[in-house]
Amino acid sequence: MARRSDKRERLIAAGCEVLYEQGLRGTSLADIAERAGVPLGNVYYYFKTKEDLARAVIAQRRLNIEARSADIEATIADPRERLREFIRRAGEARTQVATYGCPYGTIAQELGKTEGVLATEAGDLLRVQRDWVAAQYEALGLPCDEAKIRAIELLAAMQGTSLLTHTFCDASIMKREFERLDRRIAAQSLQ
Amino acid sequence: MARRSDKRERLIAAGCEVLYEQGLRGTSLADIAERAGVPLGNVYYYFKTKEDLARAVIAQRRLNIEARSADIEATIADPRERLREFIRRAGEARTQVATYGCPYGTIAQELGKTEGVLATEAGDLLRVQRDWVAAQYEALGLPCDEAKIRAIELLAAMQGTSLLTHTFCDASIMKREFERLDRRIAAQSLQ
DNA sequence: GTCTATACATGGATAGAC
DNA sequence: GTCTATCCATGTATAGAC
Repeated sequence: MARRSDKRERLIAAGCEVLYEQGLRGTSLADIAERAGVPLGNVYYYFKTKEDLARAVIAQRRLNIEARSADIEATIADPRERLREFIRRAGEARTQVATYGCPYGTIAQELGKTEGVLATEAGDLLRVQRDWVAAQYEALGLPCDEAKIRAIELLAAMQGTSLLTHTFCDASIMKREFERLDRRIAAQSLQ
Repeated sequence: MARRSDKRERLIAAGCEVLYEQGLRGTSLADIAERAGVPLGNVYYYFKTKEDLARAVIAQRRLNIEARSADIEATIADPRERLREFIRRAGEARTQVATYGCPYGTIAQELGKTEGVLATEAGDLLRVQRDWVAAQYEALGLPCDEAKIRAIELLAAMQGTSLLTHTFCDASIMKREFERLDRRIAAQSLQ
């Protein structure tokens, strides 16, 4: 119970990186242990199984997403400006995205194919973003249904752009398209 | 040389299915052999390695894409109507997409992360579609650069929608968004 | 709590009989 | 050309000393 070391945290942080870079099926526990500077056998003191570690990594990613949303909410009052900031921040990762894809979309896609249990939790990474975006559209006066539709439309544009940015290894695609999305939000009339 | 059986074709067809359903890393050669009704050891008579078989599967997918484009070109003369037909046909797969994702986007994403050699060939599945769509926009009078940008914008919307359709296991997302894309193309003025 | 050594399962690939 | 048996590497997981 009383743990003095930070190995668990290091393993999760290393897992975040390596799972993002190589996917779940493409990474061994030895990969993660090595990146974290922890001997392989010791991993099992902190996590019962590989799936367990993956779950912790996904939970951490989710915390990051929620922290970002909370930060935007705390610093920006206007829902429209919040959405623009959301797009702007996501767009900053374009170099990474060109190399490894979107950290949320790629894991949701990989785990959605086969991993029944993890699929839901990985999918939640996109679900919480959809819900947050929809909440901003609602705050702008759209009815609930319509807000949700617009949220999906925006996220789809972001995810699809990330996928092509990754596939074509070209960060300029993401720069251009995210700027377009930003302008669209800024100009959009919401009847 | 003179082969009487169709085992090679059966292996490729089975590979198309299983790789789509489970991803490359999630499928063993035994899975493919079983689906094709071929004993495991016999696979190696037709394909030197697993990567070799994967390459043949990707090449087959590419042929399918090119056949579809050729068919649309042969039956529809107006570039705008060709794009609408392209969207309509892709949208027909929405039930499958809800279960396994886009057959082209998911493989490009998975292989793009780590498989250096296969990554390019999988990426070509999206590249040829981008080029074909761009050619239609050019035929509509757009300059080459602008046509390419519009093509990426359209494919990004399709891919992102497919990803969310898959993640949320909800084919109605794809139905609604693809109809929206179709309407947008139909109405779009191209100055 | 930590780490080495190792058990055990899976899966790619090959040998060699037919 | 076909198929069985098997080799061997990798990777998850555990045993047990410290």
